[in-house]
Parts: sequence; C-alpha cells; structure tokens
Amino acid sequence: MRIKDENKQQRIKEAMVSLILREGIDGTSVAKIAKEAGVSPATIYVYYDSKEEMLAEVFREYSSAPYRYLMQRVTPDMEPAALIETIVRGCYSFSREHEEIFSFVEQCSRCPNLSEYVSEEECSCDILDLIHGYQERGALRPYSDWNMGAVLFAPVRFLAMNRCEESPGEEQLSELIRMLQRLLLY
Amino acid sequence: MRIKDENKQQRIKEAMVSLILREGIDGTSVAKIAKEAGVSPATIYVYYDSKEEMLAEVFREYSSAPYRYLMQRVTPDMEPAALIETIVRGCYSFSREHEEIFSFVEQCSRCPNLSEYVSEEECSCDILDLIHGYQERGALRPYSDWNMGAVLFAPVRFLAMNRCEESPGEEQLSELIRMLQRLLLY
Amino acid sequence: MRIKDENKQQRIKEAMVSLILREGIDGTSVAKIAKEAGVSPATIYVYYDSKEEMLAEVFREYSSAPYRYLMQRVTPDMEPAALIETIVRGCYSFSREHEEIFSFVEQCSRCPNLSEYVSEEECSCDILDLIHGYQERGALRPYSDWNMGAVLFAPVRFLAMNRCEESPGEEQLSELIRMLQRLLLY
Amino acid sequence: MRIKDENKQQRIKEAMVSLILREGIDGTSVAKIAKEAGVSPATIYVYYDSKEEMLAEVFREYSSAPYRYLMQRVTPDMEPAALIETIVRGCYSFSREHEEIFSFVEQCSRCPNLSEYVSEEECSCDILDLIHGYQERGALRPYSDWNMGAVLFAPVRFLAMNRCEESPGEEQLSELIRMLQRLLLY
DNA sequence: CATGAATGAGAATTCATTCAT
DNA sequence: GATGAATGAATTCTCATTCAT
Repeated sequence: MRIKDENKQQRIKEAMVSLILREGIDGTSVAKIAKEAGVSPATIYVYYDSKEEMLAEVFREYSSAPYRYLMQRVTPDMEPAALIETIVRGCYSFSREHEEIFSFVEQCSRCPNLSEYVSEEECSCDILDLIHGYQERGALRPYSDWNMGAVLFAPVRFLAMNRCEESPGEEQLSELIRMLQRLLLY
Repeated sequence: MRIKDENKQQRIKEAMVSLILREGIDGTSVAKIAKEAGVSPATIYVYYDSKEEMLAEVFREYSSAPYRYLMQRVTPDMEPAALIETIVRGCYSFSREHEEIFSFVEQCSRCPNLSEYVSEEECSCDILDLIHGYQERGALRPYSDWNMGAVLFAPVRFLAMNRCEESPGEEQLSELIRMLQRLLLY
Repeated sequence: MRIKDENKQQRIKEAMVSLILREGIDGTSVAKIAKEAGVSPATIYVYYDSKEEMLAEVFREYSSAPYRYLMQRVTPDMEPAALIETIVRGCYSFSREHEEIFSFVEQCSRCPNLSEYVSEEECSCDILDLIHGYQERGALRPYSDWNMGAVLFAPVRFLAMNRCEESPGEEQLSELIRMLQRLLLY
Repeated sequence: MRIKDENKQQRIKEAMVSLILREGIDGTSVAKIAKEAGVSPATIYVYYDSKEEMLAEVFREYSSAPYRYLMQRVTPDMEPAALIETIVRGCYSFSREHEEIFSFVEQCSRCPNLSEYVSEEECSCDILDLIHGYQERGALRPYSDWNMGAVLFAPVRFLAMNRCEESPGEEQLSELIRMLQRLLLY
C-alpha cells in the first residue's frame, strides 16, 4: 500500500490557511483547497472527516502558534522591560511573518462554531507561567492573568489587524511598548 | 406603508445579525435570513443588491454602533478617571446588551473581504475627538490615536470575547479600569 | 410570482418511477430524475425535502394504486367467482398497464428504509371490506384478512414478476383463478 | 491459508448481506462492507471484480438458499399433507432464522439489474421435482409448476414480509397450511 | 413593493475502484 | 493475498440570484 504522505497533509493545511487569508472562511471551499494543494478533493477526506473538523483541528493546532513563537524569543532571565518589548514585538512580527496563520486564527476565534474548540488561556499558559515568575519576584505588577493577557496581546494585535499606510508601524509599536512598560513595571 | 418598509428592512437586518451570532457568517444563507425575518428571499433583493453588499452595508452601519453607544454615555466635562471607566464599562456592557451586533462586527472586521469596507478609525473618530480635548488640556497623556484606541478598546473586547464561568467579569473589569487609569492619567 | 406547476411535480414523479423501473432504486439519482423530467435538480428540492422523502412520499401515494385500480373494477354485487377472477386479472393487468408503478412499489416495499412508511393492510382495506361482505353472507370462505390478502395478491404478483417467454401468461392466469375459486368458494 | 481466505470471503458476504438488511441495497457501499467485514476495501476486489458482480454472485448463491433449506426438511415419502406443512413452515422459519438472507434475496429479486441473473424456476427445481413425484402418483393435484410455486411460496413470504405485532404468526400460518392442503390435496 | 417558484453553479461529501507496497 | 492511500466521477443538496406575477 501507499504510505500516508505527511507532506500531503501539510500542503492541505497550508492551502487552507492561505486561502482563508485571501478569501475568508466562507470564501474557502474544499474544492479550492484541494486545487491549491494539488490533490483531489476526496484526498482531503482521507485526512479529515469533514470540513468543519478540518478547520477545528488546524485551528487547534495553530491557535497556540503565536505563543510558541513568543516562547522561543523570551527567556526567564530577561530584564522585565525587555520581556515586555519582546512580547509586543514578537506578537507583531509573528503577524507579519505568518500573516496567513495570524489571519486564520483571528477569523476562527471569532467564529461561534469554532471558537469553542480552543481556549485562549490554554494557549497562553506557558507565557503566563513565565510572567508569574516575574510577578512573584516583584519585577512585574501583580495583575490577574486575564488582564495581563488582555493588555499584552490585544492592543498589539489590534495594531496588526488595522495596520495600513497611515499607520507608521514602528513608531506606534515603540510607543505601545513604552506604555506597557510604564503600566506593568514598578 | 413607509413604516412597513422600514420595519421589513429592520427585520432583515436583525435576522441576519442574529443568525450570524448563532451560526457564523458562513453558516448564514440568504434563505435562512429570509425565513428568520419572515419574508421571501426575493424581498431581500428589494433592499440590497447582493448578499455581499448587504453584509457590507450592515457592517458599515453597525461598526460604529459601539462608539455611538459610548458617545451617549460620555460627556466632555467628566472627570478623566470617570471617562476611562465609562468607556471601558460601556464597551463591556455594549457587548452584553448587544451580543449579536458585537459578535457580528467582530466577525466582519476579521473577514478579509469585508474589513476593507470599514475603518476602525473612522468609527471611533468622535470618541477620539473627545479624547483629544482631554489630552489638549493635559487631562490625559498624549499618546497617539492608534494606541489610545488600542488600549481603550482592544483589552475590554478581549475580555468580552473570552468571558466564561471562570472569568469573574466585574472584578476583571474594575482591575482593567484601574490599570488604564494609571496608564493614561497623570 | 410564478405559480407552482403541478404538472412539473407530476413529471418529476413519473421520471422517478420510470427510471426506477429501468435502473433500480440505487441506479436512480436525483440528477437523472431531473434530466428525465426536464427540470433542474434544484427544482426537485422545491417539491421534496430530500431524495428519501421523495421516495417515501411517492411510495405512499402509489402503494395503494393497484388497490384503487381494483376497486374500480369490482362491485359488491358481482358473483363471488367473478369477484375472484376480477381481482386476479386486475392485479395482473395492472402490472402490465402500469409496469413502472408496479415495479416501483415492489422495490420500495422490499427496501427496509422505505417499507415502514407504508403498510399493506391499510392499502388493501377497501377491497378487504368488500370481501368481508361476501364472507358475511357466506359467499366466500371466512379466512382471515391476512390470508385472504396473501392468496389473492401474492401469487398473481409472483407470476407478474417472473413472467417470461416460457410462461404462457393467459393459461397460468386462468389456472390460478380456478385454483383460488376452488379454494375460496363453497 | 486456505481457511483464512475462505473465512475472509465469507465475512465479506455476511457483512454485505447484513448491511443490506439494515440499510437496503442503495445504502450499502463497498467501504461500509469492508469496514463491517474488517477488511480493506481493496481486499474485496481480490474476490470480486466489481460491486455489481459481487451482488450478482452472492445473489446467485443465496437465491437458492431457501430451497436448499427446504430440501433438508422434506422427504419423498412424507404424507402429502405433511409435505405442504413442511414447505410452508420451512419457508417461514427460513425467513426468521436467516432474516438477512431472506431480505437480501427479496430485494435483489425485485431489482431490475439483478433479477435477470437468477431465475426462480431454476432455484426451485429440486423441490418441484419432488412435487412432480407426488403429482404423478396422484397425491397432489396436477397444477402447473408456475402455479404450484406461486401458491406454495408467495403467500407465506408475503406473511413473512408483512409480519408485525398484530399478525399473530402461528395462527395465520396454520390457517394458511390448511388452505393449501385443501387446495392441493384430493 | 412583495413574492414563491425556479435555477445554474457550486457546495460538501461519498462512491467504486486502482495503485504501490 | 492483502492493504491503506489516493482519486475522478458522481452523489445529494444548498446557494445566491432571477423571474413572472
């Protein structure tokens, strides 16, 4: 028998995510995904039971991608100010380097049928653990997890979403970093 | 006769927004909208040229709804601290009182085909004007519009999106308000 | 608006029944039915919610057709011998004149998912009522409904099903009639 | 190795027949059969050239099963009355003991594409030969083979098909036997 | 204005079958 | 012989839209 081609599944995922960036979830059909991935529509059903399950599974997988990306850039011995900067810049550069995944996750997390498959808090738990360390030794103010997440991730994503010609990018980003440092450091 | 028309269009809009909360944009068809609104599918085309245009038009209309809601609750002579509290609480209570519109706007603003019809900055310009007033007279720190918007609206929406049993709500909200007051007041 | 075309629904039914005679239930797709009826596949779903429901509904409608056919040929004042002859010949000629419906009903009544929609006894109740009359006045032997139905309808249908060149038809039929007369008359 | 093969083919046959009882011919796919038999879809094509041929072959094999079942229960020296009783009861108990095969054969024999692979008369020839013996020595009335088959098999199958709570079963069966004895004995 | 009927195009999914191992 | 992967073709059904009234 032929061996299951991991490469093929990867291509399917990438095709899906890429299409969803360009056309949105509801503009993305199984047929289009198959064509973009260079496989038959039927092949997709070898790997996933349904379109919905495919979305959910890939969403589950990718929803923690930005946090994994961050985790590779932060260390527990960074200066607190650098930590904040790294997080904010990391969030932003993730959204540029992995535009497709960023847009995919943003869309899925707003979609009522999909959002319940994934919880933000689970995805961000590693980075929050790290932040706890800082909080415990008095290097960051002891705000709750919810609000730490809310201020560290939401505004920068907001900028990433709404970026356009008029938004200078770098300047905004530096300002936001300074704001969060003032907010979270002693 | 005039009333009846307005009524019908209103019912169509509400049906659409309500369906989109429950089933997501791509689970919402013209036929379903028509059934939910109690009209014929053809009637929808009396008011809108296409489904896409309908979505865009309603999105355009509702995207400023949270800001209009806020504008009714703030006044230029509030204490700055109260202004911040009112904005944050307003954002949150809007998301509870108008769950459907909130979810609809969140979904649309992430959808590549729709998001370009509307710009956040236009929607929020009134409230930003008001904030400018405060900034000019030194009552709020002079951060850029982009970042004022980012920190005032994004985190509270983040809480509203991810609210669940474990998130106490009121406590989180008060904490967030205190954080923003510390950040934005002198 | 356009008016619902009864003629169209009739054509759909006939197309379906005709195809099922030629190709069997599992060789009959909605697309083929639509083509044969000269309508779009989508039109079929204006009249029926699903293929299964279409089959069930038409089955329900046609399953009593042979009995209605019989009822038009018998009268309560016939001689008992003539009654038996009329029933048997009626069954047979129905199977020739309405070959499609005959085959359709035979197929559906053997299909596990469909057979439960229709009960033989309900369909045959009129003719059995008439037979009761004969039985009560001692013109036919007082066998149970089930067995009256079993011997009056099953053997002739068996002949109709298995007819071929070697089966002479008329001779068999006359013999069967004589048999049933001997069996049921005093 | 030989045993394993036979085993596998047997399991395939049983899976198919069992599925067809539950879901009907058109609800039974090669994939489902394979899963139910615990083999790969490809394996089925080791034994059969196509789905149609598989159906035809198994139909051919099983269509004579009820007659073989009967032949094991009758002997040429039975009393004629007992012969009739044995045939009728045999038909009925076959339909209960081998529900799946019974339903399978009934469905196939009504299906236009399959019925031509098998002729009833061939299947029933052994039992008809035996009946000829009785007829020649004047123990059964000399009706034609077609009608002997028609009255001996069709009514009892009709009862077996339409059996339900309201049909008492045993009582009906005894009555039917008495009827046929009166009809066929001198 | 308002509509139910009608539809071509396309949706998701399944099918019978084949291929490479 | 036996298999899981792979697929082109076909399946059922839905879609956004238009038509005739």
